[in-house]
Formats: sequence, structure tokens, C-alpha cells
Amino acid sequence: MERGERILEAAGELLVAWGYRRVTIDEIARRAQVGKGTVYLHWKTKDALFLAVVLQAKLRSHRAQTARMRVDPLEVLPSRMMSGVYRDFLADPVLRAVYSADTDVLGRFNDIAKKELAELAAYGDQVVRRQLEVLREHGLVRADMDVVQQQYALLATASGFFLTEALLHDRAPHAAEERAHILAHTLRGALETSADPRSGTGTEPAAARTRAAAEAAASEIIPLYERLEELSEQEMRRQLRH
Amino acid sequence: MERGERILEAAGELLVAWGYRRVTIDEIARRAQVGKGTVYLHWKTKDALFLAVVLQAKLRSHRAQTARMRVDPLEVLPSRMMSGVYRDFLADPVLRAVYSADTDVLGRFNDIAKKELAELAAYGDQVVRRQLEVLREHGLVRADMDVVQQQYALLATASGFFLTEALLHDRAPHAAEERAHILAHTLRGALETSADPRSGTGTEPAAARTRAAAEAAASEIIPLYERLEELSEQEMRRQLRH
DNA sequence: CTCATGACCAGATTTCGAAATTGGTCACGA
DNA sequence: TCGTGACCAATTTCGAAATCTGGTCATGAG
Repeated sequence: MERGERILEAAGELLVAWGYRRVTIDEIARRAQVGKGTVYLHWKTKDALFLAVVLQAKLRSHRAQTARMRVDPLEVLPSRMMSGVYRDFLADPVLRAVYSADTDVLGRFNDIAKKELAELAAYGDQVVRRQLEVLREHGLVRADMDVVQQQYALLATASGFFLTEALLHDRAPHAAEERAHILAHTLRGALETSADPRSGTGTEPAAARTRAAAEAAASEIIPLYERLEELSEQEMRRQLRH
Repeated sequence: MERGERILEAAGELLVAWGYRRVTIDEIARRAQVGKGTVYLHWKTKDALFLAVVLQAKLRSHRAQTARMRVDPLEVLPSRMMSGVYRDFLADPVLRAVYSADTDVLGRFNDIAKKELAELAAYGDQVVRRQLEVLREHGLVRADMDVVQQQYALLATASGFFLTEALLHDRAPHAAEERAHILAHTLRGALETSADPRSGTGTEPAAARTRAAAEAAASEIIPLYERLEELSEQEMRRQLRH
């Protein structure tokens, strides 16, 4: 394992275990079996290192997401996509901390990351907006609402599931799988046209038509996320020295 | 204006202006034009006073809600109800602080209130659950999901709109009215059967049938919220001395 | 006698200078 | 050439003194 990867891993582990405030470069170096100076041979500053930790987590999630879309085009549907993102979120403690803005873990790094990654987040917004437009063109997303409003609905609803995760881990439905399903169901009802649960039986031809439309849409949407991956990688490289 | 009301009002104003941490009983007494001891003639402790402030805000919102339900039975629908609650939330700074768990304003009172009002919140959960069951019996809420899951969907979705309110007041759709509408639309699509936006035109007979069902449901649901009001009043009285 | 008041007190919070820690550098040596 | 840890400036932490504040209650006005 590369020195850089070891440092990144150590930083991530310590971040979720101790919280940003308590983690020192000395401790990261010790855990990664390198000298303190070596950390600065790789990253510009402590914040840059933690930014890289966050970007790596997001990048992993983005890659998993595009992989799912390539395997099954229906994954471009908002309900399916967010369900996947939610599962990634639950599985990765770094993502959990970042998406739920966990102050105990992130401390003031919360604001730093938000500010530093604002540009990337803005591009992410653009991608989602374009995705909704494409899906709408293919009849997979309803047109009963402005796209910007739909995007807000998507963001706010998903945020609710992400944030209540931390807040209500007691009286919330137990299995993570179950909550991912509820999220998907909610978004499908709110935004999509396909597999309307209200019409009782889904007919076979309708399902086939939906799949065809999703395949067409996916060919437009996947490149958007590939570009987002590239920008994330670029941003991650920008945190390095030179 | 009664002494007690003046104190309550002063406490609420100072809470949202200065935050729990900075507000002193002395300052509240000064603003309410009473002596410091008089505050303790009315409430047991400082926390009890602020609990009363919060309970008063929630009570006002509950009363407005039942009033809306009495005027228009369709207000018992989750989408309509939460849209109203969201508007109340936006209009009252105390509710904004409480529902968005604003740490800057509430400080450690956040945890105190959550613990102290847990019983009331639990009853509120029961009410919503029963509401969903009744609406389902009258064919106004879909039966494609477990009630507990539907309740989670409702809670998580609404929470998303409440919490992103504070978080994204920049790039969110501008008008409050607009966001309330999007919330309603989302919940309707996720939970309800009526006025399906996907079926293009809403026929007149269907609307009439929906209204009749809502009236029947409202007669069962309104008493639940009246009981919740009573419990809130009771809890508010419990904060008083004697 | 009733009830509002502010002086009063113990405990909590803030202050502030000293001491310790830590992010970041760089001369050294493997 | 490349990794390292001693080193330094700057920030954070510590601790005890000083201040503040929640809560009480003796007092006095009505």
C-alpha cells in the first residue's frame, strides 16, 4: 500500500473516531507509519488532507453510482439513484459525518469543507438539474412542476432522510434497507411517472417501455456523472503539494 | 396585558434575539417591567419558563391547525396539514429555532426541551399514526406501504424541508409560499390517493367524493388534535409554580 | 394579610496570563 | 533524492481569580 493511501486511510479513521478537533498530524503520521514531514510531502495543509479524505469518500460513492447506472439503466431514476446514495451514505462513516453535517465529528471543518467544495457542489447541482430535464424528455419524470422546484423537492426530501438518520436512530424503522426503500418510494411518488403504485398491476409492455426510455436517458446522464467524477479527482489532486 | 404574558413574551423575544445562553432572568424581568422575583412567582425555573415559551408557540400552531381543519376538512390530508405547519414554522421565529434544532439560538436548551417534551412528542406520533390509519380507511391515503413506514416517510420528508430551510436559504426557491407548495406536492405524491397529478384532469365527481371522505375523516381526526392541544396546555401549566 | 421586589448567596461561567500543544518548516542524513 | 523529526511561531489549553447568574427569601408597600 502506497504511503499516500496509508496516510489518507489513517486520517479518515481518526477523523470518525476522534473528530477533527482532536486529530493531530503527529497521530496521523504515527498510525500511517511515516514521519510527520512525510504527510506534508503529500498534502499542502491539514485541511487539504481532510478535504482529500472527504473527496475520496464522495468519489467512491460517485463511482459506485455510475457503475450501478451502467449495469442497470433504471438506476438513473431519482428514486433508484438516491436510494443507492443513501445506502452508500449509511455504509461509510465519513459520508455519514459529511452529509449529516455532524458537528461532533467535523467541528469547524464542516464550514471549511462546505466553502472549499462549493464549486464542486454547484456543478453537482447542475448535473442533477440536467438529469431531471433529460428524464422528463424521456417521459420518466413528471412535468407537473418546474424543474428547479423538482430539484428542490429531491434535495429537501433526501436531506430529510439523511438528517433524521442521525436524529431519530431510535424510533426510526429499523433496517437500513427498509429506510432506503421508503426513500425510494417517496421520491418515486413525488417525481416519477413509471410503475405507478396507485394503478395496481404494472403491465408488462409499460415496464419494457420504461426500460427502453431509461436506457436512452442513461446514455445522456452517465457522462454527466463521469464528468463529476473527473472534477472530483481533479479537486482531490489540487489538495496535493504540486 | 397580564404580568405572566408579558414575561412569556419578553422571554420569547430575547430567546430568538440573543439565544438561550445569553438571556438572563434579570433581563427578562427588566423587559417585562417586573422584579426578578416575580418571574419565579410564575415559573418554577428558567428552563420551565423557556419550556413554556416553546409550548406556547407549538400550541398556537396546533390551534391554527385544528382551526384550518374545521374550516376545510381537506386540511386533514398530510400534504395540506404539513404545508400549514410549514407556514406556521416559517412565520414564528421560536418554532423555526425549535423545529430546526438551531444550536446558535437554543444551545443546550435544545437537549433539555427534547427530553422534557418527549412524552408530548410521543403522543404526537400516536396522533399522526392514527390520522394516517383513519385517512387510509377512508381511501384518502394509499395502502401500498406499512403505516409506520408511511409515518416515517412523512416525518423524514417534512424534516428535510424544515432543516434545509436554515441550511439552504440561499439557493432554495425564493418564496416561502412556493416551498410550502412543493412540500405539499411531494407529500401528496408520496402518500395520498386524491387529485392524482398524473391523470391530467380531476373530474368533478371524484373531487366531491374526496371531499365527503375528508369530512368523515376529519370528524375522527380533529378530536385527536384537540386532545393534543389539551395535553400541551396541561404541560404548559405544569411549568408554573403550583 | 397578600404579593411584588431586589439584596443576597452558592454555584456556575468568564477572564486572562502562563504553560502546553500543534500545524507547518527545513536542515540533516540515509 | 527523499523521508525525517527537532524546531518555531501561533494557537489552544489550563487554572485560579474575578465576575456573573439562577434561585431564595426577608422586607415593605398596599
